[in-house]
Amino acid sequence: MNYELILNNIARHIPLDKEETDYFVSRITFREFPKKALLLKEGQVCNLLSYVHSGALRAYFIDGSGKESTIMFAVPDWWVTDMYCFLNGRPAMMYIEAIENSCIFQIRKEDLDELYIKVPKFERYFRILMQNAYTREQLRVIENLSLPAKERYNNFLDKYPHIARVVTLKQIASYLGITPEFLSAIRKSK
Amino acid sequence: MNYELILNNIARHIPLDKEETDYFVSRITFREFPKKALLLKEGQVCNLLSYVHSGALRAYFIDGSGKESTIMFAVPDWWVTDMYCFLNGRPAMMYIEAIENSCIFQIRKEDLDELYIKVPKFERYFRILMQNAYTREQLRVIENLSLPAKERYNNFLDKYPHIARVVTLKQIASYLGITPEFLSAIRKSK
DNA sequence: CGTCTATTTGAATGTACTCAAAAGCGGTGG
DNA sequence: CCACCGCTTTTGAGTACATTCAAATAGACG
Repeated sequence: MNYELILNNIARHIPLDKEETDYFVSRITFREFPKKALLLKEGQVCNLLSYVHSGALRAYFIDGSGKESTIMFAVPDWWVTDMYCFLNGRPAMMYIEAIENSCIFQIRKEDLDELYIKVPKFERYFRILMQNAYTREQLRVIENLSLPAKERYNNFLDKYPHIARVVTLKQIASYLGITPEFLSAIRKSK
Repeated sequence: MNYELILNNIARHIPLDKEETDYFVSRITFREFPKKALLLKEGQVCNLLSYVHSGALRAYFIDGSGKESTIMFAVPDWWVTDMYCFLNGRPAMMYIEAIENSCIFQIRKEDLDELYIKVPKFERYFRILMQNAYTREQLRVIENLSLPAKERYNNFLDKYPHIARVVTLKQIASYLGITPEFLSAIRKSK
């Protein structure tokens, strides 16, 4: 198994010695998911935090009326889970699917909690991750509130060009909170 | 000074001994802000993280066309800052104002960074805070994407009844991402 | 090649905005 | 204590942004 990517990610934030590294590696498991596979389904227990080594995932939510909203795309070197349910031991509210064949590392909640105790440095690592996730979501809220769909689409293309290449327009539309038909109209008007 | 509220908040997540408590207390400063005072202005350096002991704050953003979007309201026992700029040492993108006479504790970024080193338990404390902030923002994104304004307004009233009592309708509208006129229409139609 | 899904097109509709103005409300000074 | 000022909230008409529904077209995959 190739741990280079994930260990480098960690090394950018905290230094780990050999023993700590080994312990961490012993707590994560590797899985491959073919395109279209579901990693998580609404209602399931969500006790896994996933790291994308390669491929791409999409987290989405289906509301009462059946409308799908994309919460996030996860590309290589990203962590993803239904964080609220993962942290609070609640049944998942969201779906997570592979939008490409994907190689994923996963850690279980109980192992993560133990990791915090055995190697407290990981508190810092995940604090930083959570800070980044928080500020990213906040920026997205601001964008959603203050920009019309067309500019949100342009921003999306600028910010995530690699994702835009991989996903369908329908999925982008559901990330932006508009219908595929309207996104199509936006694209035509450019 | 009355540190009970803030120390209790911390105690709910991590245990501190006397020495650690004293050190923390020595790093925070107390300030009062009268209603309408600005704690932070766009463009200013944002090197303070604020905790609301009493009163209420509002963080907002003004876009290119002059439109104001409320990012968050902070009521007693909440932490608030322009997190992105605080963490990255960038000039502030947002404004933070007191919407009531408010008592605030503040910690400077450098002191916080030192606190993490001297009392690593605070890594855990702020990790948990950041997790909660992240999942809250994510929930808000989902709501904004999937619900019409009327339901977002009802949710807001349910979730933050105490805030709804304190702020103007204009401020609520700007939190929901709609115009005051439209919020007024929504209210009439109830 | 045929089937399934993604994307586009267009018409009709609904949701939310702009602008202008009136009404309500709170504070302040005479 | 009243009159006035400034700001919030409401109202209404006209408009723009975004959706729904139905159907045509284009692409992807077995």
